[in-house]
Amino acid sequence: MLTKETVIQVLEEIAVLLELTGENPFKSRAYQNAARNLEKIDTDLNELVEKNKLSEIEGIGEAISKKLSELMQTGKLEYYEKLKASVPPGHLEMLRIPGLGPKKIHTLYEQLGIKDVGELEYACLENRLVELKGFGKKTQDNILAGIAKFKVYKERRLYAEVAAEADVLLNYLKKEKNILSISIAGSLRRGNETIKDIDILAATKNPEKLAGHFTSYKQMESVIASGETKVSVVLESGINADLRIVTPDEYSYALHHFTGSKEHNTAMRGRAKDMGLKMNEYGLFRGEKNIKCKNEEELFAALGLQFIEPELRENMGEIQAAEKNELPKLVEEKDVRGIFHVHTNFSDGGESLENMAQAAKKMGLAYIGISDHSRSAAYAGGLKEDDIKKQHELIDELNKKLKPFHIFKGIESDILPDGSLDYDAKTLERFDFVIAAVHSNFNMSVADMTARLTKALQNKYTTMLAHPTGRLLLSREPYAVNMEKIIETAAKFGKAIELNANAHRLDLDWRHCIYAKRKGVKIAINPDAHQIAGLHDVSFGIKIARKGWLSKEDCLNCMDLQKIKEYLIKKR
DNA sequence: GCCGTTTTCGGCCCGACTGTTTTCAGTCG
Repeated sequence: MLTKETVIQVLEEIAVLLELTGENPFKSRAYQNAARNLEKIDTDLNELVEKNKLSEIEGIGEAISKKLSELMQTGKLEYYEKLKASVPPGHLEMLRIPGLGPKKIHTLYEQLGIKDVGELEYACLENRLVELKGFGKKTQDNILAGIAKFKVYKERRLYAEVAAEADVLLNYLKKEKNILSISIAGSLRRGNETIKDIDILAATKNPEKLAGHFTSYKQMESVIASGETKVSVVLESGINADLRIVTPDEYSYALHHFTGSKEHNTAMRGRAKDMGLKMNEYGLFRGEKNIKCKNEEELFAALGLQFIEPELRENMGEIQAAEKNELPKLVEEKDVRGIFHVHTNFSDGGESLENMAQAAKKMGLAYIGISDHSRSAAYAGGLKEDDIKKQHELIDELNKKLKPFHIFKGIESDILPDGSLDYDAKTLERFDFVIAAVHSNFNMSVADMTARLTKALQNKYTTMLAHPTGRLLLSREPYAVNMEKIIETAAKFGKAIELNANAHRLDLDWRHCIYAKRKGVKIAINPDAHQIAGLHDVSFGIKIARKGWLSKEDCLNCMDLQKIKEYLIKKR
């Protein structure tokens, strides 16, 4: 049985393949539209196929409905298979190189026969791109720089993707009866924004049996190594997964060791040494004698330290703070009271305002802050004055209906190149909160971009600054900006900064959260949700907030409804 | 490929930026 997700994936891939074949771009968009509209419906697809009602879905007409029927009924789609066969597989990867789009890839294929990134790099080094029409020296240089970045990105993946995969694997491993303890370790346990591989640690008295259980995992590509203490495999998704197997007595020390980071471990070993101890993955020793620690808490205690949460183990001062018993109580998911930065189908969101609000209410939240795009974001269907009026009337109505749940009226206002906000003061005044965000003109100098953002922060209507560096993890570099200066400006004018919780952004970077906390700047953990599912991205933001040393007191959306109402009024 | 309709084919989001060109194509958000 095919899931809706699989069907959507096929449609999206067809859209990309069509672009690469040089088809009419609108045809490609039609498939994208169909995929997006499928995401929105909750009717059972099989039922729709049986009753021949697929084409009742918006964006699905005769052709796509026929293809979906074939896919659902046979599990295969001939059109898709043929299309895939007509495009070199390497072209999909080439699309990830910044500055390379379908047209250029097509030209490179036609003129130079380039099929993948490797061939492309070679052709650049041979200076062969400069000859092509529409290309030149600059283009070739940019592509080479893009390839260098691509190689780095390729080795890593987003936390969200790896975490989901690791969860499934961990649940499978737990079925082995001889396991006494098991945990995710490594950068995944520390909650880093991008991850190279999955590290799992387990304690058992029967290593052979556990290793065998692991290598029988179905969603696996190949086994790299399989011994009594370490098994390495490549999963079907291409992610590497290592299982470390230790004895029950070694578990606490090994868990700490394999959680890292390397820098944290080095500092910890140094501390142990200063205390006349020796520390490694097998134990904590005074001379030959192992100091018994049942768990990590006891291990830290043996070194005179408060327990250090895994997210903090980056050697950024956590050991010194733990020594003085000064570690913060880190924010948790259950501390969240509401959610800001939510889009609806008034602009580029995929869901109605009411459905988004209902979903947030169902999550047990007390409030939601709606912020669709402002008028300058034409590509995202930014709100015109008339739309704002309509939206506000709807919110007033819903606020009566959903009481005591509350919807705040907001806007994600573009920060124009000169640092001013979209809309005039009279319009801005009508919102409960304003999220200021950069969506265009990324390529400014550090000085100009910093001036642009600080000006936006000084605007009396700005409540918070969204995704402050504009980065997209593993695909777009942050724009050049002096973040310390931005944080200082936010502190001075009493503005909040967003920690965008979308797995692709996680921006503000956690390293800067620490500085923001020190300066007393409130952080809003915002999902930037465009769908109901997106509301749950807040959990990724929480993980990063914890890495950034934040407590619930530091987070804007951990305030209860009464407090946040007062806060927003005071900031007006 | 979908949609709406001026029921048979044209419009589909659009503006900025970059690097090519010398008026524009491709990419991006």
